[in-house]
Parts: sequence; structure tokens; C-alpha cells
Amino acid sequence: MSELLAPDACAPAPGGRGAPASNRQVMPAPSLQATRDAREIAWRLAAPETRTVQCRRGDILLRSGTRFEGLHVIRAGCCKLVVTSPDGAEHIASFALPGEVIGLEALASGVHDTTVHALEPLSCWQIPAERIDALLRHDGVFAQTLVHAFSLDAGRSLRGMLMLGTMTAHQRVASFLLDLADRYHRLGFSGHAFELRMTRADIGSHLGLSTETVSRVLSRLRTEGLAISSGRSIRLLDRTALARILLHGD
Amino acid sequence: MSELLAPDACAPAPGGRGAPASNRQVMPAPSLQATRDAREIAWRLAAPETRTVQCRRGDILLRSGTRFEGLHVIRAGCCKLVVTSPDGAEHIASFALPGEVIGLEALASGVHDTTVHALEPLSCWQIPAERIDALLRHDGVFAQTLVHAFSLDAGRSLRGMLMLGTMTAHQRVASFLLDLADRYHRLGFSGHAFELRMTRADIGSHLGLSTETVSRVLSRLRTEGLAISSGRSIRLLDRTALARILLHGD
DNA sequence: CGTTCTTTTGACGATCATCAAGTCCCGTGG
DNA sequence: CCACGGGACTTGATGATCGTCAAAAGAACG
Repeated sequence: MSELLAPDACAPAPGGRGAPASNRQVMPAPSLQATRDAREIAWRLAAPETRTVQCRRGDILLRSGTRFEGLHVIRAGCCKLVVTSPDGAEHIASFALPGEVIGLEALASGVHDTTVHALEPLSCWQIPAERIDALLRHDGVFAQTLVHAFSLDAGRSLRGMLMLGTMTAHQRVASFLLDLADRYHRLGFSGHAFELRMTRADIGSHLGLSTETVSRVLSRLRTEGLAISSGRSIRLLDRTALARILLHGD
Repeated sequence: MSELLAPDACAPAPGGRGAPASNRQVMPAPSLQATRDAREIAWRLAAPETRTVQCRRGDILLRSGTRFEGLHVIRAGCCKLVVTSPDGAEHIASFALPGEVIGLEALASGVHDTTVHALEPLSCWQIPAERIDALLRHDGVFAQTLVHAFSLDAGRSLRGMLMLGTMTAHQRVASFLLDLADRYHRLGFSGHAFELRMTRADIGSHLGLSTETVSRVLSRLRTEGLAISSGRSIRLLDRTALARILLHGD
């Protein structure tokens, strides 16, 4: 699989204007001793059948209601997965980062339940639908890895529902920031400072809050000295205190 | 697999006090022409390695934080899957009915994230953890079926987050009732009248509402002539109008 | 038949959504 | 290079939904 380890042909030119924390996310190569995580999953799922799909910021990678044509593994970039309710309200189920698998929910029904928007230039591997059944039947490692990806996704969903079901606005935002920081850190970036790829409205939609409430909470975190947000730049000053918000009601 | 089709040895005596809608859920045998759904999944996953696990109402089948020892497929009964937040708040991620698979989220980490309480006498098949990897590697049908179960679960999670993130109290309760009715219907029961297995507090915890709000909404549905609830008995009078609640804001 | 849990209903209050206005930021075009 | 325009963000005022507290009726269980 040496070609899979080839230098990042699809990565954009680095360092736009020397941003404070240039966490343009490109998936690092897997390390042998790594525990099985999102990174490794992506590399293991990569098979000769894999195609590469790219799109630009603002583009729609997948549309809810369309036929399932394959799983996508994010190689570089960030996107949002949007679900639409019967009354037209939109909810962002999750933001997906490099190494994560998209389209899992469509495998059973054959139809996508989410619309996926690229929040920045996006590069994915696609595993064609018509290959998946055969791979599952004959490639045990593929099956194990796919099941593992599913299990990680299920755990994320549980935490997401816990957040939406029980937390206050402050807890939700703190939880969101800590989660992002952790995921960036796992990808090899700073866990303290990073660039948000989404708008306040996106964050609100994900957390079940209004744009204004997100903005207010971020302001309050600044006055409390826990996290500084300036536009899309975020810097976490006191991770311990942020985690403490999750422990106490407020 | 004829022994798997044996008459329901573990089903309790039917018809407790001639309840109006005795939907004590026992999984029906699979039909050959059935599309792949929860029922079929359970039967396909059943392998010689399967053990049977039973517990009584109120018992805890799985405890969050304990080691993953195997997947459970519900054969008969109903249970609730509880997630606990860092601050101690509890949220019911889902209620599981016969044919559904429990413990999927623990497959990756090896540790359960949910505590599973039986809401009535429960009978499950357990697929031991130490067999799963081997089955995935060598039994293509098992892998396909497990992936299918995961995908269904992912879809359910998406809808759950949509509900928690965007819906009003009325929409949540209507959505919950319609979902239950649909799932019972798929199991071969009436889609109009059924017995709830959980308390108002459980419903509230699942929907992100307080006990009192659930009670109030049910009362309102009664005065509106949409659904009659008397204790644990529910009768849906106007499914169309209930569905319409989901379309309009209220 | 009493004890305990569940459910219902009411009154009140807090959190958060909505509406509104103003500022900032960034891309675009002159 | 600067001005312009539009979207993103912030902050304030107001109000509605829903949570909390409370009390009482009802159901389940021993």
C-alpha cells in the first residue's frame, strides 16, 4: 500500500497568511503502534477499489434522499452533516474531520439521510457501494475495520444525544470546544488553539442553540478567562476549568 | 438452525389480566421474503456460539463502565439504554425492542458506555466478544448482518438527535408515539394501541423533557382527540394529525 | 390495607429563542 | 488601494417555552 502513503498530493498550500493556529487538517500517516482510531481506520479501509473525490468549500458532497453510492472516508478537510426534520428545520448531526467515515447510516436503507456540506476544500476516499458487500464477505480485515468505525460513530452519537438531552448552553459549548480540541490533538495539532471551520450558526445548529446564545456563551467564556475566541480563532486558556463546567451544572 | 426456531420457551404466559392491547413483545419468526429488518437481523446473527441471557424487570443487563463481553440481541422484552453525563445527569439514549442489537458502541472501546435496564422480563441472545472478531473474519454473512444492524442504529441516532436538537415538546412526544407505534407494528402488533413499558420520567429523559411536561403534553393530546393515554395504555386516535404535528411547529 | 412510586395539575421562575440594531470582517470591484 | 456590500458576529431587550417546586390523587406492591 505504498502508493497510499505517498506525499499529500491533494493538500492545499500550507499556512494561509500565517494564521495563529494553522490546523488545516490533513490526515497524518498511521503509526504502527497506534491504537485503532479514526486515522488508522481510514488507512485500513483504503483498498484498490478506492476512488478519490474532492470538492471545494461550500460544495455539497452528498445530498439527503439520494441513492447511496459508497462510503466516504475523509482524507483532508472538514464538513458538516445536516439532517432535515419534517417541518424543514435543519440540524447539524456532526462535523466530520479527517479519518472519519461518512454515509454509514445509508448502508442499510440505500438512501442518504444527511446532506454533507464541505466547510473547506475536501478530499475523500470513496468505497463504491457495489464493492462493499463483496469486501464484507471476503475481506475480514475490512469487515473488522468497518465495524470498528461504526462503533466509534455509535459512541459519538451517544455523547451527542447526552449533550442535547441534558446539558445547559454553557455545558454544550464547553463540551463542543473540548471535543474539537481533543479531535484536533489526535490528528497531531495543538489541543489549545485552533481555527473553527464553521459559523456560529453552524455551532448553534449542532448544539441545539441559537446563534446568539452561542455568541453570548463564547463572550462569557472570554470574560471568565477560560477561552478566547476572535472570529474563527479559538484559544483554550483553561481546559481544566472548561471540563469543570461539565461537572457542575454551570 | 432449527433449534433457533423452536417454540418460544422463554416467553411468559400471555395476556396479563386481559389488557386492552397486550403487546408483550416476542420476536416473531423471520419470513423469507422479509426485507432485511431488525427481526431478520436477530435471526441471522444467531450463531451456534450464541448464549441466552435472561433477566427480570428492573434488573440491569449491562452496566456502563464495565468490560464488553458480547453483543446482545433482544429476543423478547423491552429495555432502556441509559447514558450518564459527567455531572451525573442521566439520559435515556433509546428504548430497545425485540430484534434490536445492544452494545454496539462498546465494540470499539471494549467498555460499555450505557447501562441497560430491563423494563420487563427480558430474554436475549448473547454473542460472546471473543467470537466476534473471528466471525467477522470468516463469516461474511455475519459481517454483512452486523454492519446492517449498525447502519440501522446510526439512522435511529440521527433521528434522535434531530428530535432533541430541533423539536418542541409536542413534536417530541408525537414523534415518540408514532415511532413506538411503527416499531410495534413492524413486530406484528397493533399500530394503534399498545402498552408503554416505561414511566413518564423515562419518556421525559429520553425526549429531553421533564416528567411533568410529558404528562401535560399527553393530557393535551387527549383533549385534542389525537391520543388517549390512561396510565401505561396508549391509543392513537388520529395518526395523521399526530404526523401533522411534526410538520408544523405546533 | 398501608406504603411507596407514579401521575396529574397548578403556580412560578429561569433559561434560552426571538427580534432588533449595530459592528466587524472579508471578498469584490471600481 | 480603497470603497462598497453582504454576511458573520455581538450585544441588548423582551417574551415564550419548559423546568422546578408543590400538593394531591391514583396505581402497584407487599
